[in-house]
Amino acid sequence: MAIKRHYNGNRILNGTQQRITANRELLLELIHESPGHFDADEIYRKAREKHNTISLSTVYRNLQLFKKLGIVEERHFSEDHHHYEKKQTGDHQHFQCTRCGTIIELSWPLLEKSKDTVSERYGFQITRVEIELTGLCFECGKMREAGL
Amino acid sequence: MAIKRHYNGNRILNGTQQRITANRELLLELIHESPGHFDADEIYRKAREKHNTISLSTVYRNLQLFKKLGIVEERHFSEDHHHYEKKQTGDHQHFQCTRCGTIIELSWPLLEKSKDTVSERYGFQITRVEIELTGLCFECGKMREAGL
DNA sequence: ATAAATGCAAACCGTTTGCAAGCTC
DNA sequence: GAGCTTGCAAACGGTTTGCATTTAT
Repeated sequence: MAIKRHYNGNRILNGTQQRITANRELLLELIHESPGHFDADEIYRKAREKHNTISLSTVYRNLQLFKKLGIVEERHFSEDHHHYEKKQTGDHQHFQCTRCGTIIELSWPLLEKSKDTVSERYGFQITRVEIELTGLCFECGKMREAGL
Repeated sequence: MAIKRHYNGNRILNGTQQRITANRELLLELIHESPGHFDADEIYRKAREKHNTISLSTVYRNLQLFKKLGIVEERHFSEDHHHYEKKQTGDHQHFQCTRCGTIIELSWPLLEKSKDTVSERYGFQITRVEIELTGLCFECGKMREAGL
């Protein structure tokens, strides 16, 4: 019942034996549609809506595969389950509001300059910088001031 | 068999009904002895060495309590279980080596200036900044160069 | 005496895994 | 046919919880 497809000529990773299946195509599509972070269950639920036979273990197995292939990254926030996001090109900075929970991506000023200083000072080779800000967003700040 | 003590006058939190017990005193002591991050099991094992009747659930329950009281904070690294650390006064920055796993605390240059810029630009009230660097530490960088 | 704290074992829940069946090439 | 992929159900492992007992006030 799954759509029959012609999969050759389109391997996920050159030189490996991984195949592009309908499940994988769907998962990749859902991941690319996801604006920010997502978790396994979210992807699973969305996948079920479109392709009602996929199983949760397939989602997990493929997320692991995608992680290994560098397509997604695992991130660890305050909750008790894994979160993923599309692999960022390099550094990554966001702000999370403690009141409404919104996550806003941003760019950290003076990042390159600070990185250089740290590399030099400590002798590190820095491959990735994660900056996570916490506080009140503009709207919630206003609400707070208004006593709401 | 646990040491009998006079616990009054030393409440964890004034005005609550929480009691200071031998278990709690021991746990707090172990936490304050811990240099950096720790997890529940680590604390449990250390506690067992000194006070051989404490149970893992007591450790968990107290870590939750300490979290609520603001004594420790939960942090989420790449592993699958919770990590804790003593509550930091404010911001927190560290570097983790992808090769040897060492975590090195550091201070991020131009932090205040960058924070001010972000606050202004986005209208955020920033209460906490977490910066997590990943890469190779000095020693591992050397090893890498040497082809080891 | 009363309410909080504890140990134990069982429950929980997100994630992983073994296995047999189904696909892709 | 060989080997990768999948669904299912069972296993796993860290964390939480119910309950009867102990302890602090």
